[in-house]
Amino acid sequence: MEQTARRKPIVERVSVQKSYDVLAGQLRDRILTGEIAVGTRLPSERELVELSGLSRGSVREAVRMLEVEGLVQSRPGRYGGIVVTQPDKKSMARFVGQFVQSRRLPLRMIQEARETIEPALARLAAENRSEEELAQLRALNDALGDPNLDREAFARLNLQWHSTIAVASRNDLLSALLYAMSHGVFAQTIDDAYDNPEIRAAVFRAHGRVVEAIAARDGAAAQRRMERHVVATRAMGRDDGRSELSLDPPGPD
Amino acid sequence: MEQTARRKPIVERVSVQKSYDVLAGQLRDRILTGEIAVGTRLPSERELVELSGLSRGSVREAVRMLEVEGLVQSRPGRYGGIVVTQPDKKSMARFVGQFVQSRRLPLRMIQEARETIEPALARLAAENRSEEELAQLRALNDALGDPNLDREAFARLNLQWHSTIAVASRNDLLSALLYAMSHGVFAQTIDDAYDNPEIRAAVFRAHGRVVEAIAARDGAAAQRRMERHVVATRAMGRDDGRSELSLDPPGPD
DNA sequence: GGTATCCAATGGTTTGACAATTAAAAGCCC
DNA sequence: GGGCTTTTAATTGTCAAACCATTGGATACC
Repeated sequence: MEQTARRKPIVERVSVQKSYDVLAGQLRDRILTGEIAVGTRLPSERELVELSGLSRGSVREAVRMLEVEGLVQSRPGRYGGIVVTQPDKKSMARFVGQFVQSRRLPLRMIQEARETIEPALARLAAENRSEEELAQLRALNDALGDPNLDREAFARLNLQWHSTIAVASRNDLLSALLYAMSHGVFAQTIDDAYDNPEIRAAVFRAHGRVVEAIAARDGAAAQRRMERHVVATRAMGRDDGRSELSLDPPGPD
Repeated sequence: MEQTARRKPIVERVSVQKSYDVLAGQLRDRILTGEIAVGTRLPSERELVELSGLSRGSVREAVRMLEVEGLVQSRPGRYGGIVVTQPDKKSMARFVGQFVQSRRLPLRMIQEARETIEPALARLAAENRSEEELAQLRALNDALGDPNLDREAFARLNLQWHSTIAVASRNDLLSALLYAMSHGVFAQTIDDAYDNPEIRAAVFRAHGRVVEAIAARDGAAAQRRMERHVVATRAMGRDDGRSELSLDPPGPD
């Protein structure tokens, strides 16, 4: 076999660096390394023009890139400007949603992802939850047991319960991914009718079992029970899994 | 309780739509719905200027946004232009990497995510693999058993094995997420020395057990064994988990 | 003290020009 | 005809200089 077989070619594909790309790269690096802290105001566009030696157009294109990446936010007006931000779970959801939508990934794949991630979050929540979070989970599910809830209130409480588990897991990455599965993917899903008391009762009981395991810090049980819940929920005509999606997130952020 | 308690406010926050944002939104919609097919050439910047009535600068900012989102690619030159693309796993990896890096998420969280996703992929692979993929997995692991491999070759084959499992899972979303965990996150990881024959042998055996389960279409076993493998691999000083990271992807794409 | 107005700094947008890049097409030599 | 060099046209890249729109503090007024 030749030495050159399946080796890196002599030269990488030469790609001319566009000026806006270079500037965006510089700023991105200094933001990601933390050299420029979140909340900091970057120099104004006109100052960046001076500092970089580029034209305003190029500077603006660089800023636009960083803005799409969720690394800065820019607002007009005096005391406006370009401030450094962190990409949040919503931008993650947007991105994942576009990935799924543009590739026409079937719902099955998103369901599988959710059925993978959410039980893992339950396990981690069992291992890491605080007493406050445990109490909150119990309170939320208690509220969920009220048969007089209207449909929207039920869905909101349900979503808050799942969201609390994500927080308690102490894993922001998996939490953000779950959020993306739940929110970023179904743009135009029909808000299908589901208000079956039996289903509600089943959800209530399933949540209760998961909370028990979390209370006992039994990660394996929490994971197992959550998986059964999520899978069952899908089998019941996607009520739980889909009706959440047209809702707003529970709290701020 | 008042009717207005915790309800949506009367007006949403009014945010003035910037012109480039509107144009980007229009194009994004028509790309995501498939109205504009992947591979299609969009009108040139100057044509977009005419069509939209905006200035060239605004048009360029819109295009820049879509480019960052991975929805288009633009190249200069005659027969260049703006062509519609699909966001790929690399752009997913970039985005997730920035999310992790900008938030200073500890390595622990990425590891947990990997230990969640990869076993799930093994389970799905067991359920969905083709005969060819099974053969490929066997061949790759056989090659991995060769004690004369240099370090880089071992790592490359190892990576290909994991990658083949991802393909066999038939879940492009989870596959892309695993890829992001493996590639998007560790920018400046040291290529730590690991060339321990014992570790290699352990990896070889663990892979073998996973492949057996996949051959038997035993999803639960595949998942369990893969989880043990991934966790063990981390415990061994992250050899397996990290040394992959400085490598290139195995094949095209 | 409250209200209305002003004002200055910022991003948003336009216009028009020229440079750089690219790959096909044409020309040229043998 | 075959293999080069050169030309050429369409495209993005870049610059410059204005002016508009937005924002929220500062100021003036009552």
